[in-house]
Amino acid sequence: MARKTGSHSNITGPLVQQAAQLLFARHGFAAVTMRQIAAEVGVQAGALYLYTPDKQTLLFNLMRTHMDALLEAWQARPHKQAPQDRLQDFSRFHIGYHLDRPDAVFIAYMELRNLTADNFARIAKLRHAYEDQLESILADGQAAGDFKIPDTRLATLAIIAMLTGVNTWYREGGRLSRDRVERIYWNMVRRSVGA
Amino acid sequence: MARKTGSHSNITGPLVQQAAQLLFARHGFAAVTMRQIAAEVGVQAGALYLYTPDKQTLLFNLMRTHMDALLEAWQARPHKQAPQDRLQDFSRFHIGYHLDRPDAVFIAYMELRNLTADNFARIAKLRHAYEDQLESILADGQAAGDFKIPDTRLATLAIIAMLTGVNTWYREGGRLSRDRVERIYWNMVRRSVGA
DNA sequence: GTCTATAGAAAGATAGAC
DNA sequence: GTCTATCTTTCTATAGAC
Repeated sequence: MARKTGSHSNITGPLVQQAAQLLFARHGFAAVTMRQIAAEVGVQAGALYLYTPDKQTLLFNLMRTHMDALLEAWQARPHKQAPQDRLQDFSRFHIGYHLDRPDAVFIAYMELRNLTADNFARIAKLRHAYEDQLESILADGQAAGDFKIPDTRLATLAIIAMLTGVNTWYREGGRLSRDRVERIYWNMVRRSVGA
Repeated sequence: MARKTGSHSNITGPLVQQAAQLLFARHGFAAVTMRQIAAEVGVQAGALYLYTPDKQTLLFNLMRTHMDALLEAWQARPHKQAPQDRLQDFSRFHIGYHLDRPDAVFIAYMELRNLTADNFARIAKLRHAYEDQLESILADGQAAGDFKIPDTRLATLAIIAMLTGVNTWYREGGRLSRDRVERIYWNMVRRSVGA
């Protein structure tokens, strides 16, 4: 009531990102139209261009925001010392964080090929930085004699693929609790590196 | 020269499938136009409709053909007896078969959401049948006391996700040979199930 | 900040000549 | 079997009223 003219910039902007994230995850970037996004937000198509210069930038910002937040969330956690503890932390963190954000995760994995070359390079760099977090744990554990890994880079990619795979089938309220899923995966990870 | 009028039905048909597979894998189903496919084949857009009723059927047939061939290829192999040998066979077969067909695999994983509900159900059924092949190996090994698996269904999905992940990074002529990759992955799989 | 209206391009699919 | 031509729809993005 005391609010000025119709200024919703701080509200509508995030709503646009939210709507785009939902629709891109459900139907794919190329299949979603600006009109669908506008309808989801409750504005007209033209109004979207107040919040993004174009559709490509909308996609890129979703992916960059997600990858930045992922890295930051991992690095903000208290660091353990023993490689085995760090590996357990990473495994459970990865599953939990990804299960909490299925849409953002899905987009980050599926829509890479719809980025321009420049934008792709920037996202790939962020992804690599995250993979390096796990790889350094494996390398430290290998050096300490805790793990038996023939190739740390390959093991890194194998473990991340396995953990991320949870998102393709896990449903809240399903047969297995989240904690149980995390524990089973952690045990598979642990055994797979010979710990 | 001795050939009749301009009848290329047997040649052009497969070429259309091939071109669609290449372009769908590279740019995504929704982003590829019928005109692009036609250009790749070397015909006009209208001519494509001699070989497919519509774009959706083109996608569905690619996925169905791939899944059928995958199942058949696995079942055509000689069956070993011991669960551990069967698991090794499956692991190496899965990696090798998938690395040989990166485009078909990519489409089968990425374009599920672009199928109509009916078509999706049919592909999901084929995928499930393939997963069941691995799950029965794990169940047999568990029953025989060879493996230690808390949940065979979960282990099935985790292993398939890990193995399929190879396709996202492996490049022919890269740092690791195919045989070495297969062996390393097999060892991780073996250890992850406690064998 | 949001709307209506529209420019301009391109899509999927079809018709009919050859 | 392939072509050209085209129907009809829909798209991204912009312009200008309010």
